[in-house]
Amino acid sequence: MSEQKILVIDDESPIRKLLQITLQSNGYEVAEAITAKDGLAKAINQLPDLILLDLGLPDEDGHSVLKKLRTWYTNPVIIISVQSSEEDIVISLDNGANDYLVKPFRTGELLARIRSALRVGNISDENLVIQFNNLSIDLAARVVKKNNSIIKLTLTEYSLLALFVRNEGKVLTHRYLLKEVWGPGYLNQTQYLRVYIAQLRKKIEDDPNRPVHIITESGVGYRFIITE
Amino acid sequence: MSEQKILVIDDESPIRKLLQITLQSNGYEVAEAITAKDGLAKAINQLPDLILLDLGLPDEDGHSVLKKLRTWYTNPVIIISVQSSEEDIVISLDNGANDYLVKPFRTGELLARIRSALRVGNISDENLVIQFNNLSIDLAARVVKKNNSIIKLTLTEYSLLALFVRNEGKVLTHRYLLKEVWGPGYLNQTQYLRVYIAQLRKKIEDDPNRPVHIITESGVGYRFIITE
DNA sequence: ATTACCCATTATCAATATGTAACCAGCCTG
DNA sequence: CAGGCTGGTTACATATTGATAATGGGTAAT
Repeated sequence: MSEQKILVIDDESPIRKLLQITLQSNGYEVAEAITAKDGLAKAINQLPDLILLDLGLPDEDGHSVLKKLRTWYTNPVIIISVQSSEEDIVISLDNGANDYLVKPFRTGELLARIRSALRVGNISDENLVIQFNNLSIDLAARVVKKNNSIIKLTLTEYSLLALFVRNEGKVLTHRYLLKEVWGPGYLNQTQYLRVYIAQLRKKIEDDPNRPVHIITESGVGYRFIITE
Repeated sequence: MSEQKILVIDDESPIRKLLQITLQSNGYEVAEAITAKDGLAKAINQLPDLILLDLGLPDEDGHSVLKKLRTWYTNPVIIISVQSSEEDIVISLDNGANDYLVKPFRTGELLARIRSALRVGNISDENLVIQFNNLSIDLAARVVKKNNSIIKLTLTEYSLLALFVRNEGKVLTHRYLLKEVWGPGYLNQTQYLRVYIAQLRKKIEDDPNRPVHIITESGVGYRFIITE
């Protein structure tokens, strides 16, 4: 998933600074606007995933800004305001705000409320899938496919393969592989490796007798190669 | 639109009375539950449009109740709690609560936040019906059909199935499934899992001895597959 | 009070993964 | 060619993990 963009519309410079730092350090892209007019323009041009709107803008009443936004903007809008009166809260929510936070707010809570608002409508994020030749490996889902059908790998086989994939192109020594998959107490059980390398090759190579992905580096270890 | 139903789960009698009167006089139908267990049961039977959940229930931790609800319940959940700590708020929102109000609350604000939550919830209430083979699963309505006749699933079975459907294709580890469905205290009760997987298979697979949807990943967990 | 049902729990049997060893095949070196 | 490396293959006992049926406690509906 690419970075999500949040538009901050607030005339108080310290608040904007705080929000910018907080949001950016949490992986959001931040756009800023100081006035209502600027805010509405930036909302149109940049189509942010979420808008943080201060009710107390200098050039226009916040409620009016929210109503204008809601004529076309469907993503979440969270109000941030010094006003804690019930009237302001009720009006804002009924005008289509998704949430209302009173300044000063706790940044942890703000971030949680942003996550909550963004969650709605967000389906599942795609996993990183490595694909090459007739193989596809989805590390997050723990799924390996060959010619589009799922291959069953045992725990040990999968650990080995995942190690290889994450270190594609590098030579992995016997000792390293044994330490990572079996643990530090198995450093000289190279025999285990031979057995499991053979099983992996049987499952993922087209011709296990002439492997193109899991290459033997005699006397050293093995290397995993992604051929295009 | 017909009357919308709200389920109040709270053990304090005065609060329930207050909420009942307030909500009913604003056109909502109200159901009540005093304990976590009762609340979960009523949520299943009545499928309310929104749930108001008190975190401080006598029989079970509120965060745990919310997580159990969220394994299958997709409508808005608003937390009402005397706890105002940032930690409780952040955990609740990240567990899928739509909003968090601190007791004592202002009824006007509560009503506005309910309207807001219902508005958003209805927008995102898209086609959550998954259909494949001779099965159809409607997550929102909590209905599972096989060959067009409704299958009865227990709470636990449905939680499991809903988890699988939302993570189709991925391997779900034993630990993850146990944590989500039974809670973090059951992480090594893998035998529960086996029992319930068997029951689910009996109900949804054509041939439970040769499952095609719920696939065992030996030593790791299970995977749910939608076959076309 | 009776019934039905869900759930947690246990016992038992079956399937699968793992560690291990025996054996085989090149390959280098003398 | 013999002998010692290194790596590959196969088979199998054991240990681990999984499937299934059955039990009893608890609870809600009738």
